[in-house]
Amino acid sequence: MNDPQIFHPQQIEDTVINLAKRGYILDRNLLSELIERKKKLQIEEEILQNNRNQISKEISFKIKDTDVSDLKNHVIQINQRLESIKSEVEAASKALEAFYLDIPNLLHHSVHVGESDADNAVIKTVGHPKVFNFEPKDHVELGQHLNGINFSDAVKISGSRFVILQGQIAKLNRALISFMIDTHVNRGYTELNVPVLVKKEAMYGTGQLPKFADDQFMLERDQLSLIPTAEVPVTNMVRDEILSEDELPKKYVAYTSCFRREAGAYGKDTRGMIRVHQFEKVELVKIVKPEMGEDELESLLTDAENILRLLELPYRVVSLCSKDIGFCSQKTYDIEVFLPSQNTYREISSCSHFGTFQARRMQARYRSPHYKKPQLVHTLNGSGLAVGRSLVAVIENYQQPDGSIIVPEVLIPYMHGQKIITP
RNA sequence: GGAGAGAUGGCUGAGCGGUUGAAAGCGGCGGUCUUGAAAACCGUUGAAGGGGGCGACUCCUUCCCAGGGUUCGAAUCCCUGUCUCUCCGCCA
Repeated sequence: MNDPQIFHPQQIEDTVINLAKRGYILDRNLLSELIERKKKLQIEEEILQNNRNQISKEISFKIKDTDVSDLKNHVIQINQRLESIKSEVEAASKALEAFYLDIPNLLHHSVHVGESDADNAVIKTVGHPKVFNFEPKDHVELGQHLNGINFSDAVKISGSRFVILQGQIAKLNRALISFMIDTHVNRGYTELNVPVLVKKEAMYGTGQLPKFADDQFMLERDQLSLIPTAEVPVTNMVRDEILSEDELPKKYVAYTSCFRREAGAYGKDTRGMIRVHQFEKVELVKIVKPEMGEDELESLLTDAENILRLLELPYRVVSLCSKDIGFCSQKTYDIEVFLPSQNTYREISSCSHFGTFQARRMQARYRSPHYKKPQLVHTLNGSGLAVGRSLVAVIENYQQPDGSIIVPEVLIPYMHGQKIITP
């Protein structure tokens, strides 16, 4: 949620322009109508409450030696009016709240305007796409050849868009996870193991609800959602907290399974494990002081890139354009890894700075000696990295003509010395 | 799953249905004292929303787990839910 301040007359022009870059047209008339309506009703409610409190207090003074039935009746009358006003206030607040919850975060000024992912700007390219002197296979073929990736049994037990890893590929997957976590811990992140089922409040806190309900798996009976990313449980750890300044920044790394319905992705990436309902991800989350937000995004990106550098995989970094940036984010970098089978770069990490957008929803604040009131924190997160896609990238980039896979140098210790994967 | 206990401010912990937004202690902040620090002493110290004033500020409403109810009036009484703890059962 945005700071309501940005809708005040002095700022609203800028706000309208900013939101329009995303394609969001702010209904200014409706907004001011909703605000005025709520304010008016609220003042009326408070006057009535004040009346009631005054008279009740008067009763307490007089009740011992005076007849107070007139006063009592008066309060009863007030309460009757209060009841209807209260429901009106509630309706007005809800309407305004719903309106606010639907407005995306303001874009950072450095974000460029664009219509789709085709307009994202390549910031840098690291390494070069490998040149193969043979026709590279894709991970599906390689995985079957190595008896390491099993779709048919996964489909049998869970349906499409699920996958089973087995044998050496399962081990390689586990090696990747451990390598990523260890690397991040060495750079100052605290390792967490968190629940993958969360309450609705948590999903609201980080912005997956109310707008994106179709994207998640939800356990109706228990009113719990399967997390689409570790961002949800980890970031929500600071929900309703007032932190002290010296607790910041908080830097967490969490490895979890993630679950997505992929509702809008029918027919997209149907082959292989690029887009599945259940996948694994190592996630980085930062809770920081507002003035540090921008720098922390850059270092978060560096930390995510570091994994690809160490794995010696070719990648590039793109800055997302105005219409490709997520609803809650004010600025996002994607890291894309080169996949030989597709001869293109595919997203493997997304690093975002949310400003106070999530913090306001979560009421996540910190106390600073510079301010009288608690201040909202900034939240950031980024994949470090998506494990399944990393596995795909390793398999495809390190494949040999005979279909075997060279184990990347940094993973060899995690493979207990194994240097090559053969059938 | 069965039985019981509990949920109060940053923390610990009081709280007869009527100036209790809430005692006390701890912590935090400011000050006195000190060469400095500690100790001691004094003062101060919750949040959200709204109104008014250029402003230091001031006024009002709400908040004692959540949601209902009783009452002129609820932290306090009643119901429901959530969570925590203890015991029993079951189980990884």
